[in-house]
Amino acid sequence: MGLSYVEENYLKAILKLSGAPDGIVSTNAIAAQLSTSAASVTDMLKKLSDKELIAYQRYKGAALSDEGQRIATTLVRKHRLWEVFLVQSLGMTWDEVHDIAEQLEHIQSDALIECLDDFLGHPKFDPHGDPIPNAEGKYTVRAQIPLSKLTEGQQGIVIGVREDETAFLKHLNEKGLIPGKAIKVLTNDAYDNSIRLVTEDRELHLSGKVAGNIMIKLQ
Amino acid sequence: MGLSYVEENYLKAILKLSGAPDGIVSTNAIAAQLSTSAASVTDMLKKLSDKELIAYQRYKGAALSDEGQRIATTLVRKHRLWEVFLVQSLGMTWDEVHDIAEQLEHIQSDALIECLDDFLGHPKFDPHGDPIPNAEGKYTVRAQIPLSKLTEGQQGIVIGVREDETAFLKHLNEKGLIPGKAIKVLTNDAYDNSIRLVTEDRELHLSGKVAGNIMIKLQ
DNA sequence: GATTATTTTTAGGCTTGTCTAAAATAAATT
DNA sequence: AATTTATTTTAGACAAGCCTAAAAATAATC
Repeated sequence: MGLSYVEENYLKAILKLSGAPDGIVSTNAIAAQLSTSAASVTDMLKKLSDKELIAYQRYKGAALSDEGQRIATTLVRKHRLWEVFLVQSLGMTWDEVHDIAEQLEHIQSDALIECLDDFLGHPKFDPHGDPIPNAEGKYTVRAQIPLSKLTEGQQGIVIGVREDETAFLKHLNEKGLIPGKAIKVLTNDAYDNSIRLVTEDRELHLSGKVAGNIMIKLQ
Repeated sequence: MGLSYVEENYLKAILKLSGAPDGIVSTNAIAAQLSTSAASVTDMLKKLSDKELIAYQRYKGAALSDEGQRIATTLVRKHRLWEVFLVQSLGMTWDEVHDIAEQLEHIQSDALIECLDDFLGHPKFDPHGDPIPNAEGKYTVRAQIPLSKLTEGQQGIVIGVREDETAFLKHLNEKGLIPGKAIKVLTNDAYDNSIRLVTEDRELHLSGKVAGNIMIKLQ
């Protein structure tokens, strides 16, 4: 009945990559996302297609079916709820929770996840600022803009990051740029989008690349 | 480096079965415990022996090495801490948490388990009354006696069960025999050890088999 | 002590998920 | 349009963990 750990990870990867309007994802994109070979991906796409979790045509890529989308969204919900728990209840830092949540999201128990959601008070966003789907798969989108788009004098609050890689989060932690932090832009270099900004306790200089990955809610 | 889910389950099974003074466990006993075939067990015993997690001789059974014992005890620690969390924090019932903890115990993160232990306030016993090993593998033994050994007029507190099977726990739940419950024995049948007892809110009759699986702290 | 019964191991095979190398298809370039 | 390049699939193989059936070792019984 249930899916394997590996099958679940494929569905989650396809959901993450399905940005195009038709939601079609290429074999190579999935292989890169999961650090595996294109041949392995082809094998799994056939299997997921047999189970009607994706629509798949040889050489044409794959897209999630309604059921595949539902399962993948549930995984995202579980992942983000666990992240809230790890940070909010256990006091872990946002840069160390991703890999643990990656394991916890595969725990099989509907009752568990609903009890956890109750315990946490039905949070709408995870510690990285990403929205948490509810039990029906719906979620709130929050008005946010990359830091690199802000201009001189604009103020806002850090609400999350675009890519939650551990190394990157650690880097931000060291600079004190954690969710909830208020910032004000001093300069935005027109050439490379590097940013100078101030927070309550320091002044920072960020490369355009880093600034592009930090999401801000304007104030 | 780390062990697989399956390897971990074998170590835990061997620890659970290693009651004899030499700690030697037979192939068939492990097969029964894990509901698998003796042939599969033999394969795995060779593998665990190569990794020096058990001492194993053909036809002679297996015993945990120091390292094997350490790993298995850590699994027990994780399992029982998660059970405390599920019951105490999430409000689940003691009969529904075993299967979930069986999954959670395999989550790989030393930091996580220490944070969880802190969060829970370093509990010494799980919801079934079993002791929780500390980070060094030591645990408190609690003076306890099976209900079937109590005689007329003796009083005590339910502190746990010997076998934590879901069906059995559900049965006890229905009778209100949960940990912390005070009981007083009315009669203990000399022939079959069936017990009549009273709690604050009712009178119960238990078979010798059921009574032998309920552990009591005398008062 | 010889024979039967039980336990354990070996042999061979299956499934899942992975890989590399080669073949097939699609896309891009001239 | 023909050819080159990139992508994707097929073919064949491997490791982990499981199985059944048969053989080997140990234990129990006569």
